[in-house]
Amino acid sequence: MDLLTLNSLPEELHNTIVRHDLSKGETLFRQGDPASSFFVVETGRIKLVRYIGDDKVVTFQAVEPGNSLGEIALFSHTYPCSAVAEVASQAIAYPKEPLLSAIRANPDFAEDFIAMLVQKIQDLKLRIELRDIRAAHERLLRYLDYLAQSNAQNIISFDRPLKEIATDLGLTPETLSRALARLEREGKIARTRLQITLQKSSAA
Amino acid sequence: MDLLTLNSLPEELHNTIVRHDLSKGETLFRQGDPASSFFVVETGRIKLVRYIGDDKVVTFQAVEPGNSLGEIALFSHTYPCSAVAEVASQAIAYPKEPLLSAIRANPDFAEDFIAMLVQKIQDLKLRIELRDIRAAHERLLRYLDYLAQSNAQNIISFDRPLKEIATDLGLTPETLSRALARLEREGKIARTRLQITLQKSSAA
DNA sequence: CGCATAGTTGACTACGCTCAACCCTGGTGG
DNA sequence: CCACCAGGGTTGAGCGTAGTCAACTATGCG
Repeated sequence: MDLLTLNSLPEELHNTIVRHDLSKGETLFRQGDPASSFFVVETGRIKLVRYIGDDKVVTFQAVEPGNSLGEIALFSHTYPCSAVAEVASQAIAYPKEPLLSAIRANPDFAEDFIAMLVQKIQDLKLRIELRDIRAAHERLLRYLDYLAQSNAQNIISFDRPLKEIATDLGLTPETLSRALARLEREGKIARTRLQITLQKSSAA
Repeated sequence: MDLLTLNSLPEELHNTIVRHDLSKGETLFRQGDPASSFFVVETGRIKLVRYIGDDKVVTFQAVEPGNSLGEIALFSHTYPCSAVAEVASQAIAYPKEPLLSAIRANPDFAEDFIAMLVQKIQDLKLRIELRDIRAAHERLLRYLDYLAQSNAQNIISFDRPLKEIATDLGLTPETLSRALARLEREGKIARTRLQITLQKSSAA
């Protein structure tokens, strides 16, 4: 999940990577651009958007620091979506050819890279699982459960506005607000500001 | 996406794989089981289900022939979900250790394996994109567009009941039926049985 | 010729979205 | 120190649409 922590990152890659500084709203790459690099977000938040039909836009989950985007670049000629910085962000570009060579030359790195991809698959599956829960309060509870168990504690502190949590969850801010209120009313959570305490772990 | 077509499959793996024959409803592995193998579905259809809380069940997309499941096994001690055959199915198990060794020893195979994982990530993203379209008829149309362009033709023939298409799309059969009727009424598609013709490509 | 299952259609319900008003907080300037 | 303002957050009213339940039709198989 986090390429930055890979201890097997081959030295020869260090010379090939390029650091990108993006201001808010700036585009890292555009849908249809030639796919040249794989990226890892260092700071900020970069969202992936796809244009379908004439004017429809779909935003995937934004990519947070430590996570990657554009892995498709390794095996495709063009990017299937655009990447736009939601806030000022920094990203590291790993050009395709040197990266592939490094993977071929270095089994440890290959294994770590595969592990990262597998982790990403798990993350995406989790997201799909969440979206399949229709009731807002249940979806939220499941999301909180997940956050709690990845932090191994019952307290969750959000570091960004609820607005954005809402879009992550595929809900409107109003619905999220009501869902939070409902969980609180039902005694499932307690909260103070952006800090939430799970009252009873309903995790499996 | 399709490990079976990998031309780089190392010979030494051939001796380690195990073929599983599953009758309808039989379980390939259970949530929490020690993760021992990665699987590729040969025939049939295997669904992944996760039990959350006490009794809630979430079904991911069922895995079709040529696709893989349990890639998490390579880097985890247990399976995070169960795999159940929806219909009589065959799957090939690739035990973890030999598979990892083969990846390390064989760069071509490693690259193909990575390509498959990346393809899987794309598939999952597409699924998320679909789920973010709320209106049933629009979601369906987008799904049909996608199928059409991967077949490079405007005619789509379903090889399985609409019921299952519906759950794939995250809809009930009734809603899917109405969505199909609506698209037909609006002249966006024509249909005869399980064959559907897109009238106007709204693909980007 | 039934029987089982898939598909369709209708009536009703439920819940999330939309729009709008209001509250509350934090920052700025008089 | 307080008045004001902007933004996020909350709450309310109304609407639309997908889900649910149920009835009915169509299809395929014994």
